[in-house]
Amino acid sequence: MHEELKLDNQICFRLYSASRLITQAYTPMLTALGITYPQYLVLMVLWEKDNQPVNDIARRLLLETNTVTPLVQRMEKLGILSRKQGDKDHRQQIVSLTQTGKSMEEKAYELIPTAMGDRLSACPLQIEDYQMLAEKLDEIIKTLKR
Amino acid sequence: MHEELKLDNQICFRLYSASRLITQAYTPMLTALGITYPQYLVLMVLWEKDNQPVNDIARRLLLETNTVTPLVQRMEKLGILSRKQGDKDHRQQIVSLTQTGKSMEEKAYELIPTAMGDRLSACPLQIEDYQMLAEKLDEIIKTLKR
DNA sequence: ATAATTTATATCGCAAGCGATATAATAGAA
DNA sequence: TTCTATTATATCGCTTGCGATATAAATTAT
Repeated sequence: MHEELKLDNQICFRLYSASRLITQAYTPMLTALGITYPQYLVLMVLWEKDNQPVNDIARRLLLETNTVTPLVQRMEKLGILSRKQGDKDHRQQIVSLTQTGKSMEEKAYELIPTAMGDRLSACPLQIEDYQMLAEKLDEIIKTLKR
Repeated sequence: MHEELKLDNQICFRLYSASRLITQAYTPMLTALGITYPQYLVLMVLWEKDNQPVNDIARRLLLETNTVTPLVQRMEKLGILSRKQGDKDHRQQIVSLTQTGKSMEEKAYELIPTAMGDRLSACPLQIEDYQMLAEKLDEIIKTLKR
């Protein structure tokens, strides 16, 4: 048995598990809003800056456009956002929040931070721990992205 | 704009991105072995302890059995493992490695650790950083699991 | 300007994940 | 023992995520 191949020695398995578990922790609040976690990510991108082409959203989320295109199509069907062809570049589809999509920001703000705080209150990590975690994860992301 | 809803302040988005990027980094080696990343996780579980019921594999990977069942069915079709009904408990399906599945451990050992080392060599994190990362992630996982 | 290349979306196919539900086998209660 | 509840798998339906490919628009090269 090679030590390197033990599950408990894999940083990747920890990331994979932690990511899935945190997504699961978000699910009840997101279900109340009628969206999924990746849809919530798209909303966060658009709340920061509305009217972005599919490509910019994909780059921001480190996703491929063949993931984001169907994602925003589903969100359009839900009435959360709209798409229209770009003026300068006709290849682009500019994604814009509808009034519904915009109004979801306040609801998310009321629901999510407190609920996630409660959910993680049993976790012994301190602010500095999350800060450190964020820094290390950013290094890994920077190294592997593109 | 609420600070709490900014993408850059989300630990969950970092976990989600880092997890996907690391999985992507594994992909070339796993493709050479003819498997996917979740299939590799199942193999690691079985290399540590062969002949386990679906349920034990699922619990070890923090996955639901409705994810693991189709996963091992696909791996059975690939000739990597076999399934047979449990002796004591007839509801169980005991999953066992075939010779092919067992022999993949050496190939994985030759391919993966060095390649991943190379891939992460550009990352400025030290052994202690990964150690710390692992501890913090374990706390998050422990808090959120079940 | 015309041709070749690149870029922005989109579509297709397949493997995960997971909620909901079904089924058979086991365990526990009356 | 017989009825009920729990447990182990499995199936279904839907959303992701992504490699491969297609198409149209824009850019670059000749």
